[in-house]
Order: sequence, then C-alpha cells, then structure tokens
Amino acid sequence: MPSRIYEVAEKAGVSISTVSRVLNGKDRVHPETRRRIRRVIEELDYQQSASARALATSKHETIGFVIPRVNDPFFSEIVRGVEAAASASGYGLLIASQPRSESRGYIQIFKRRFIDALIIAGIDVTEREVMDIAGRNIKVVLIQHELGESIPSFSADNYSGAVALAQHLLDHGRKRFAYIGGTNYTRDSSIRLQALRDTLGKAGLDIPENYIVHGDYLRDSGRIGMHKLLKLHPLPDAVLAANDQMAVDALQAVQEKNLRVPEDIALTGFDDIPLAGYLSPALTTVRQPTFEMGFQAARKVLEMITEAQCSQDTPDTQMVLPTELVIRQSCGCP
Amino acid sequence: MPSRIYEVAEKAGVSISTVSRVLNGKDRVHPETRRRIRRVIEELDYQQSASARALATSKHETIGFVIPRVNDPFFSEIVRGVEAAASASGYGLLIASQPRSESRGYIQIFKRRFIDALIIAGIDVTEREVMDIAGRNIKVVLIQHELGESIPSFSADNYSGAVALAQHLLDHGRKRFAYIGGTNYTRDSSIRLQALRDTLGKAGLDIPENYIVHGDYLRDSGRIGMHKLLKLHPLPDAVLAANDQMAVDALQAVQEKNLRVPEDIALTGFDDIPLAGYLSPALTTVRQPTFEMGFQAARKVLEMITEAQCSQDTPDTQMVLPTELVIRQSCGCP
DNA sequence: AAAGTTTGTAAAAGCGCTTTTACAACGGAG
DNA sequence: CTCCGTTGTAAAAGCGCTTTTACAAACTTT
Repeated sequence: MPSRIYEVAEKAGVSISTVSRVLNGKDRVHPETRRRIRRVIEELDYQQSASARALATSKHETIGFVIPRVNDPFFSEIVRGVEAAASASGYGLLIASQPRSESRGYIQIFKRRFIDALIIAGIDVTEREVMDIAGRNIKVVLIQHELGESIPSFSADNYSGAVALAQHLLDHGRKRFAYIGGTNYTRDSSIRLQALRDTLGKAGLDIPENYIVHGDYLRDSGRIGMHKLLKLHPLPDAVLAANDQMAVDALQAVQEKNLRVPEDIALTGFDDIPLAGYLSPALTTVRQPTFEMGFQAARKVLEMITEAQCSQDTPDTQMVLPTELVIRQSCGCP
Repeated sequence: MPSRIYEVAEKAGVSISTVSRVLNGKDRVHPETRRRIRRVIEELDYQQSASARALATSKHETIGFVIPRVNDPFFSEIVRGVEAAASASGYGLLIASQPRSESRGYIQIFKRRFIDALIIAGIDVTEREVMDIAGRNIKVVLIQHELGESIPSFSADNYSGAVALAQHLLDHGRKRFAYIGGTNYTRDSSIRLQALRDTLGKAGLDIPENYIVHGDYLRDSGRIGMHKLLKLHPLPDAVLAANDQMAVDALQAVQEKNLRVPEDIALTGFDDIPLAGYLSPALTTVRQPTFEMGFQAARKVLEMITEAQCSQDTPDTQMVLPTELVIRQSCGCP
C-alpha cells in the first residue's frame, strides 16, 4: 500500500503543507525540518500521486503523440526524437499509433487525457480539429503537416529534396520519368510530385499522367505500382517512389522481371530509412531529419507549456528543416 | 475554456451526481433526464477531466511501457502489439524508451505516474525492482525476460529457435561455428548460445571460446564482431549472430573482404526484422512473434487490472511463444 | 522597548470528479 | 387506504494533493 502525504507529515511531526513545500522545493522551511521530512520520505519510499498533483495544479507533465504507425522506420525515428526531448525534461509520452483513417477518434480521446500538449505527426488534420484541442488548453504542434500560422509545425523540406533528386536523375541523362506516389492527395506526396514536375518542366520534359501511380507508403504498394509502370511503352528510365519502403518493393519488382537497376531503370526513394543503405543496389534517396523533427517539435511544445505559465507569447514557428540528397547506386552512380 | 460537470448539471437543471451517473452508464436515471443531459454534454462538448476521474476512482486507463529502443524494428513491433491491445480496450500507452542502463531510473518515475500497469520489455530487471512497483498496486508483466512465478512473462522460445538454426546449419554440413553475441550476459543471448552449444555437442562438435565474440545488438557491432572472426584460422564456416541487425552488418563485413555468403561462410540472424528479407543473400533467421508478445502481454495486464477489481486471482502466466525458423539464402539454401 | 519584518508552520479551501447516503415520490400489495 | 418496495434525484463526503491565508515566534530596526 503506497503511503500518502498525510503519513509522511504525521511521521515527521509536521503538517502536510510543510511536506508539500519540501516536495515542491519551496522555501520557508527550516533546514532541519526539511532534512527530517526528506528522511521520512526516503524511509516510507513515498511517491506523490500523479493524478492528485495534476488535479491540483492542472499540469500533467505528459505530452501526447499521434502517428500513423509506430513500427514504421520513418515514424519510429520521430518517436525517438520526441521521447528524447520529453524525457530530458522529465515529461512522459503518451502514444497513439493509429492509421490515418482512425486517428481522428484518437485525437478525440486525447482531449480528455492527462496531457499538456499534443504532437501530431504525419496526419492531415484540419484546422478545426486542432483548434478544438487547443481550446482545451492543450498545446498543439504538427510534424510533417502545416496549417495556419497560429499552429507551430516542423516539416522536412520535401520540395527541395525532390528537386535535388529529380535534377540528379536529369544529370544522369534520364528522360522518361515515372512516379509512385503515397496515399492519394497526401500533402507530402503531392509536394514531391509538384517538385518533380517543376524540375522536369525547366528541362523541357514532362511526366505523363499514366506514368504516375498511387500507392499507400506501405509494403507491397511499391511492388504493385512498379508492376503497373513496367507495362508501359516505352518503359520509364527513372522511377521516383514517394518513400523508401515503396522503392524497396519496387526494386524487387524490377529485379523479378529480370530488368536491372540502375542500368535499365534508375530508382529512388525518399526518407533514408536504414534499409535503404543495405540494398543492392543501395538506394539513392533523400534523407529526412526525422529525429530532429521529433526532437525540435517536442522542445517547442515544452517551451509553449512553460511560456503559457509566464503568459508571454512568442512568435509561432513554421520550421522547415533541410533535407539532404543521399547518393548511392540505384540512381546510376558508381 | 473546457466546461466542468457542474456546468452540465446546471444547464440541464439537475445535480452533478445525476450527470455523473449518466456519464458512467449507471441506471436509476429517468430516460428523459438522461437524454436531456446527453444533449447538454453534446452542446457543451464536455469532456471529463481524466485526472479528477483517476483521483476519484484510482483507475487511470493507461498502461506504462518500458523498452530499450523504440526505433529498433524488433521492439517497435512489440510496441505495435501492445498499443493494439491497449487501444482496443480504450487504454492509453505511456512509453519510455531508454537504454538498458538508464531504464532503472525510468521505471522509478513510473511509480508515480498515471498508470494501472507496467509492461517491461527487453530489460533485465530484478525481482526486487518489480516487487517495488507491484507493491504500489501497479500490475507488472515482463516481455522477453523471466522472473519468479508470481510475475507473468511473455517470451519467445529462444532455445528452440537457436537449436533449429544450429541444426539446419549442421544439416548443411557446416563444422566450424562462431557466434556473435548480444550485450554481454544478456539473458536472450546466453540462452541462444547455450542452445547452439548443446546442439553442436550432440553432433560431437563444439565452439571454441575465441569463436565467440560479443556485440551489443546494435548497428556496427556486427561489423566489428565479424572483423574479429575473420582474423581467425581456420575461418568459421557458419556464423550465428544474436540478432538480425548484427547479422546484417556482419554480412557487409564479409562482403567487404570479398568473401561470399553463403559459399564461404553461412550467416544467420535472429528476430526476422523486415530488413532480413531484402538483403542479398536474404537472411536465414528465426522469426520471433514480436507483435504477438506485445499483444498478449497487454491483454494479460488488462485482464489483471479487471481481475483485481473483482479480486479473483487467476494462475499466473509464464508464456513461451513459439519461434519459427525462416529459411532464406544466407544459410546455403537455394 | 515598542514597532515592524522575517521565518516557520498549521488550517482550510479547492482542484473536478465518483460514490454513498438520504429521502421524496410513486406504484402495487394487502 | 396504509405499508412497503421501487425509482429518480440531491446533498455531502472523499480521492491526495497544492496553495492561500493566518498567525505565532523570532529577529531587526530606531
């Protein structure tokens, strides 16, 4: 049976308010009394009740976090960043990993949970949804999605990354581009496609509609997408997948047809998940600062929580972190 | 400003206890009154305060979860299992991902957090530590670690898996075995080594001390371990790594030396992470029921929480889930 | 030495809920 | 009709803490 603050007070011969003052590092406690109380706390192995404390202070020292898939290498690296920043400040992390379609309900649940802040990653929430949460005095920060200026967000520079990738393939002399997209109408995927189109446009090329297929970022959809592309005439000579996972499966699809990457078809991914470097040929891709996004997003919410207490407003943030072209062999480089 | 139960009561013209009864699905509320209160709740978009509720009921509907690394494919799959079971019961998941060395402190923190139960995965906790938590009326379940009978645990059948692997390599005619272990003295790694030794013993073989090296389950340590092994004379013709990640890096080390897997050296991993299937040669390994372990562990703690309320005791569980030999090419199979 | 200031502590209110207790109002049984 | 079991609701206590208020006791001032 865990002990209560009352027992500590009794055993130390003081009132509970004095114990509370010691617990919260307040002054106006006699050094001797403080020492005595500390000793009793130690002896009883007393631990404060988090919920009682939260109720009294309306601070929970916990941040909520919603992502589509924890076990996805891209997202789990973001989790690591968030967790690192949170635990460094003594904050807990309440995670909900739900497919995009169901995450709405989950966000709903968070409205009543023990959280001071909510980080939403990789989900295309609406401003209304966010406001609904923020109105409950829960700070909200977005990762890999952007809304109005009032909501801080941290994204990777998808556009520049895709441009660099497209340009690199152009430099290799590739002409017939194809694109395997992520979930239809997903913000990231569209931005990457737009970047590809813009870059090709400048080179006097374009990408026909039937050279664009849609996957869902997950396993298998790369294979299925590539199968569609391999039925085209003429065959594309450069295929960009919207993420590494699909590129990996697309690679297998190509190899199964006894075509070669990069000789017959150059193939690139996006994200730079660990797997990318282990393939043969190793995957040329765009590194996303995943850990960094998670870490900075968590730092930001922690800052917002602290600020709210001092009630000073700082300008909100729309951070776009740099991406980096990672050249390996699947593009045609030696 | 979120509304309180009091406001709902006032607007519906009833007392807060009636609202509470509606909220908790109790009877003894007039259907008409119930409907009216429901409507007001809707209008106000009222959400209960989780901490107040937790304080009053001492139930938090949250389970804590400690693992060494969230971004590790092995563990993130366990997380997915835990999260699936938890969210299916409306429970939240509070995650702490900390290297083994620091996880102790973390477990400590959980003693005062908002949790009803704690799942500890991949960390060699002591019985004392667990009892300390369990004494605070927090149910504890272990994954991939075992303690006394009083603490339920879910593990993979490491021993049988390693035996199957060793036997398979023996069937390939391999004679000179080497082992790249996980963190020194880790339970899993030792069991696998023991299984290897036992199996070799039955075949009249053994594994010399200098053919055993220790890694830490992480990237790079496979490479380093393999480099050591490649300096031996005679070279081993079968190398078992304690997990896939190290096997993957060991593979690269072999290939860098212009040796061939499996022709010169057969190489196997453990876990069956997604990466294993994408390598060339694809990695022969032992599949661990990761999702299943997480899922079942979570189901178990949920059951324990429910039981505790009805105060019936069920027999405790020491579940050992089956592993499965996954034969690909790195062992020498076509 | 009287007045003010600081220091250490206790008492009590309050955080937002659940739950127990009490008690009217109502209906059916005798 | 009286008695008694239901049914619907309100009042109040309590969950374990923080925080404000109050107030002695111990020090400074002048």
